[in-house]
Amino acid sequence: MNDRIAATPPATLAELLRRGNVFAEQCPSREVLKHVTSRWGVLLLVALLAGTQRFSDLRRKVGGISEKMLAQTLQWLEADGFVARIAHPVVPPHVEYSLTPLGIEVAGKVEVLADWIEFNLPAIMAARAARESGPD
Amino acid sequence: MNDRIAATPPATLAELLRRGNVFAEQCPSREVLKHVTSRWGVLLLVALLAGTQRFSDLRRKVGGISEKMLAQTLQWLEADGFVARIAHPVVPPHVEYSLTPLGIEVAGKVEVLADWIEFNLPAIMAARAARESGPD
DNA sequence: GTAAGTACGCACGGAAAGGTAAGTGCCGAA
DNA sequence: TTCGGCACTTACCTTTCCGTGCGTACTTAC
Repeated sequence: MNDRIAATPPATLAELLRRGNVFAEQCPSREVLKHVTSRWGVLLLVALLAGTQRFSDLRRKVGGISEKMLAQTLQWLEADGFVARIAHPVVPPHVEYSLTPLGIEVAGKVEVLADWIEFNLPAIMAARAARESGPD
Repeated sequence: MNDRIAATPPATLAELLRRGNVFAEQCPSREVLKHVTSRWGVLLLVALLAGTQRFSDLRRKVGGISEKMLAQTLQWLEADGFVARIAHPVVPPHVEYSLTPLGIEVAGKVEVLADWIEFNLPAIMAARAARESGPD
């Protein structure tokens, strides 16, 4: 039983290559995963679920992020096709960021994870405390 | 509409503190999130969904991970209460790692995310290619 | 006239992540 | 008898992350 990963069942090899396997180094899915699960990637995706926002809106909303990392992370996510960037060529720059359909999907998954952690924080902290005080 | 984050609705402040808010620096949920979404944390959690495994089993399964990072990441996850470590005091060391009930839950969420990325890799790569060749 | 805001890019530097190699103590296999 | 495996730990060093500060081109506000 339970060798779900080891035995990734007969799926035509071609299927395996097409689909991507996170357990294999070299697989581009590792890259995408890195962007999505990066410190600021998670926060930005969830923040963008609230709808289209401007650069400095995001900067204020996320709190703690530097302009450099905001720009860089947005570029990663844009390159992966998760974020759409619309620049209005006006005099004080005006750029709007939003999630693409693909981005809405990942952001959803990420939000579920983040929400779970937030909600279960008490239980996690309790487990940690129990370990520190007396695991016997 | 959609100011879901900005307006985290009236939840008694105490509730807010208890539950944790990823958008706030200083919140311990950031720490947990860091462990769970770390490069190897993701892989290990998903790998452990396959059941109890030994140190070197995990080392081989994940592939690319060094012993140092394997040990360290397992310690993080253990401290957060996601992984249970059982050491049999036998002559050649025998240690088994498995997910706790809490761990099974997070790992589930993480797996959903990883699976989504693997499955949608083609679409992501396509989006990337489109951007490179001719975004027009 | 000066300050502030907008959306970045660039360069510097410290901190952290993470790989490599070696050591540990004991055993079974070649 | 030397080698390799188990489950780590430690030291060292490279790579990457990421914050800080400065510059931009222009406008509105004071």
